[in-house]
Amino acid sequence: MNETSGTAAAQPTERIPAAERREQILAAASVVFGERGYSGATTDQVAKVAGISQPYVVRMFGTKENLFLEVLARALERLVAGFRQIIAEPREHGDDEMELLAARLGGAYVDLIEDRGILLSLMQAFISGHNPVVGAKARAGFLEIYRMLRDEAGFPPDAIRGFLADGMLFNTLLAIRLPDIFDEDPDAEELMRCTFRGKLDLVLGATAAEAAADA
Amino acid sequence: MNETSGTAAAQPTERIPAAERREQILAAASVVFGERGYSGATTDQVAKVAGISQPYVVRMFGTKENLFLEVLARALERLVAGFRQIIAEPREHGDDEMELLAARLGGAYVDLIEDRGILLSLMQAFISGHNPVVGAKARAGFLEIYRMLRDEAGFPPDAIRGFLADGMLFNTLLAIRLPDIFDEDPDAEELMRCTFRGKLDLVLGATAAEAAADA
DNA sequence: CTGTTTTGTAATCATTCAATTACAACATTC
DNA sequence: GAATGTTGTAATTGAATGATTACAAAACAG
Repeated sequence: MNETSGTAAAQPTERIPAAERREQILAAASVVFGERGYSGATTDQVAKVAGISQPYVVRMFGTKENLFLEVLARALERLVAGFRQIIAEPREHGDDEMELLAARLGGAYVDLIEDRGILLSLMQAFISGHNPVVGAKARAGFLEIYRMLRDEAGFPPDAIRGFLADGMLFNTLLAIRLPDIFDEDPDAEELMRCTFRGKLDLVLGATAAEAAADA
Repeated sequence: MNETSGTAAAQPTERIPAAERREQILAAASVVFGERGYSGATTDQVAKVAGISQPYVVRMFGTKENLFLEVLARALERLVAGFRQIIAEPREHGDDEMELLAARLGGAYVDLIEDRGILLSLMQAFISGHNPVVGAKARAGFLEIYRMLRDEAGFPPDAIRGFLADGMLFNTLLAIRLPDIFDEDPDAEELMRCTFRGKLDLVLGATAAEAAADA
């Protein structure tokens, strides 16, 4: 027993450097925004998940909108950085060079959106086209990825379209939680299998791990 | 002058049969939910767009959630009915039979999601996987489309994946309003062109028409 | 014409929630 | 060991909003 006197009462919130606390809040916010959407999420829910008080969340980021923008920016950064790293990796030349690169990028993308916070923050941004600030970030982010595939990866137009389209279908099937009904409807698994193909084990592994963590 | 005594005051809201009023409210709700999202939309905004009072909206549908579910159900109905009709149409057999059918279905889909209310209601549903009611409708709807493509259209797995993936990319690019920045960033148009190809004029026509209507 | 149903609103309530204020405890510096 | 800065919360506030209530006017039935 090293601080509270006896009962396991909620410990009086450790003092933690602001920079670190900031990261905790962003992690919490990613989860909460992902689950409830921008408008549906409350600063209080974020605070509870982060284990601190609601006013602290607000003071750290000024407004709820700023907090969301920061979450979104982080997600985009991780996506762009991940892609750029893979593109920069040395690769042997050959007929299937592009296919192989696309497969690697696809794998990295699935890895990323296994994090539901990231997946749903991105999708939240997509449907916020009407919001001047969020919408602009979404458009800019999408175009940055496009340019990366075109200029750095050297993909031809059809490969770009195919890659982006597959990504958006991944997004959707994971967002609607299709794996949740695998045992109610075998078509659900069939659709997932036909969509993710080799990557399916990757997805299902993560889903199973999440379920285990929840329990 | 046929009803108000003199000034052009807001006319005292015509009496209209409930069934018809219901349709007006649903149309208004589709727009508002599409713009602001489920949580972001208010029953008052819907009421204003529909030209009636807020309590009437609530009384007609019981709750805001019911209203959204009805909007979503309508969107899914239109989508399913549209696809089924095209699949049922007689078509000449040949090597490119499937490609032609896919192109027709794709065109119908683009037609449908030009209605931003429908597009964004669907996307709202996609990111509501956590919500038991909305999430279930989204999963069921997606699987219905899948089965239709597999059983009624006779698409092989890869064609299904490609078709659905393209659709999800259409969704995203329209949702983020990529055409809005055509003159700021030429890559925006390039990406739209590489995604929609032949269908682009269709999309842009609608976008231009909307802009004209706004002005 | 009288009574009933349908279509509608004004007023208001109860909640929720982002944001503010005021304050306390801990840490650091000089 | 005071003074200053940092990390945190409790309490509150003001606005927004879904829902309810109570009422009014039009339409209609007999």
